[in-house]
Amino acid sequence: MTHTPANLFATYTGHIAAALDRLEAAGSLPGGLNRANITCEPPRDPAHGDLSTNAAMVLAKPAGTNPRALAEMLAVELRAAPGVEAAEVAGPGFINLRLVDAAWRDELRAIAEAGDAYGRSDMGAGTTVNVEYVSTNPTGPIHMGHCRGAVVGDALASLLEAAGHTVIREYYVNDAGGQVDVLARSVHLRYREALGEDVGEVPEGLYPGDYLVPVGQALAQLYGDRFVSLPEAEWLGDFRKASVAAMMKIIRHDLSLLGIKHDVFASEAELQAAGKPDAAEAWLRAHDLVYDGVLEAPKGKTPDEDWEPVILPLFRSTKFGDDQDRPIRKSDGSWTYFGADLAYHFQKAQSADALVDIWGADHAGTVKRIRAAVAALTGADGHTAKPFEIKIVQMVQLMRNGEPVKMSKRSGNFVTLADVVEEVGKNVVRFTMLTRKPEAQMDFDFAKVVEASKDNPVFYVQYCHARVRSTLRKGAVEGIMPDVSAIDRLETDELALVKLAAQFPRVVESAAAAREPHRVAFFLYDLAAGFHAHWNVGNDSPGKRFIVTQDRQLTAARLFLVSQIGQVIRNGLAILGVEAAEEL
RNA sequence: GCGCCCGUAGCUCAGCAGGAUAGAGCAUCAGAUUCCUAAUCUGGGGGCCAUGGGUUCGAAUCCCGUCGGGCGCACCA
Repeated sequence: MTHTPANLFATYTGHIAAALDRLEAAGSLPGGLNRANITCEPPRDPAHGDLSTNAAMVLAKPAGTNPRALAEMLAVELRAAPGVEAAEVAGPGFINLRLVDAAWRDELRAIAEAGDAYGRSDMGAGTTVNVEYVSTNPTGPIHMGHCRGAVVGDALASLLEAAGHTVIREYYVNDAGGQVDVLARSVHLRYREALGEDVGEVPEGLYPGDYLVPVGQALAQLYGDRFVSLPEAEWLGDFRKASVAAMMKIIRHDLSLLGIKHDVFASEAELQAAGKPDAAEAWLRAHDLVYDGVLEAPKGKTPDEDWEPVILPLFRSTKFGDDQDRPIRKSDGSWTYFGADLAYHFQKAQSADALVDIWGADHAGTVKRIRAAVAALTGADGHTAKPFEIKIVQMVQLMRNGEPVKMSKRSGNFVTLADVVEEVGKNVVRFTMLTRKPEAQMDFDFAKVVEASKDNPVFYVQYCHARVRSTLRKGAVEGIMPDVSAIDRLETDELALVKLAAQFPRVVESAAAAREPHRVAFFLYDLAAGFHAHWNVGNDSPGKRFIVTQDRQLTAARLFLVSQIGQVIRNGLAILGVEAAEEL
């Protein structure tokens, strides 16, 4: 296991706990109080100090005292904690701590010692999390509607790794359903076309996309004309397999453009061939969680006229909070999507300590049933159910000239991920998707994004890193290298940058716990802003520039600071999967 | 009709598991480059945090209602 550096905020949370222990031992505070809501955070206004705790306000009521009085007692204890220069009670009962400069110099050293590992945490304790994301149907290239889930899932996976989890990145390939028949027929058409037949317009109901042309050509090369006039049953199976393989190749390529690589591609067809859904059904029937029953009529606004009650095997998802029980097989005996999906999630649950699924909002309606299934399958017989979270990523509304674009693979009308990445680059796409919380809808106007890509905040952060590198290059030209032994020369305004950077480990932990990678992106933006601001101080005051050739020792100290700011930017960008630029 | 998500500056969005005077970018106005990259910085204007109640020391944040927007409500995937 890699060495995880100490986290300053965790350290002081510990000091606060110790101070409370001493108050308890002295009889000034009742024992057994719930400390779960105590925080140790930087105050919003830096003038208030370096760290702030709400401990007195949280504990005052259960302790039967008032917040200010408790805060005063606690402040006395905290003044004795290492590195604390001042502890003041403020407002309704906050305790603001100011640390000695030496504490921040220590943190600066800690960044350098940890290097690429700075910000990593052992919070996850090595537990395995399976993150399933993308999982688009293998019927064509990835389009922009799927891009957001792909980026968010990938960044979340990296974030969880940084927070000390072992992560499995998984893609569920829906290669068993009826849409693959449609795909295979569409490819068969292209196959006949490749053999010289004039197929005319692609008929309604088949995929019209050009990306199927080469697939048909390849099959023509492989098979010659032997499947041209044979009945569908003779070729459908082979064509399904070949088409899915071709589509997955395209999809993997599209994902690679974004730097996304999955560890596991789980095939629905293989899952079914291995009898997993049958086993799940048998087990669920044995536990009276599947029964043969009548499906309720659809509840939509327009009730279907040709609705007929049928008896199907139903999973008792209502026992777990769903609105109605859900069929796991169709009337022809084949598996519903849900029937196979439940077996898939059960299988996946064996591979990890916790599961996270990233889904598009269009599938939000099925969250309850699959949650119910995982709870049923993993939580029975006295086991506690496997932790399972579904993160819903809201739709990206594609716009063109201010008009919404209706996208579908059937119509062939869609903006592909590859087009966008080619136009604005992987870094812009990724950062754009990561600078908003995933559960809010967003519009994505292709033209606007291309036009505004120069204003993208990703460049602001990358420029910060580029400035760091150019400063170090310039220093090297002057023959001055970063030197840790000189950092006593750093002054308060320079240590302020360390204070900013020192929040990174805390940001990683809280972002991982909340499964919100976008917090890392916003932190990097703030850190870059601090750096840019300090840089410009040097415009008015040449003595504040990082490189002051008359004072080589001071310059060495400042270059050390600069290089560590670059380190933190780099570590953060690595989590987001965005490249740190050497120059812009 | 039901379920889930969202509503914060003119626009795009943050707001760190309830904290102190609600913040950025874009746009707008006024400034800063003989200087390590101005793809930057400094300052101004701009807010009933959709709305009405509730919970408590304290609410943009939690609960309930209303309004507005999105997604879904199949034996599809």
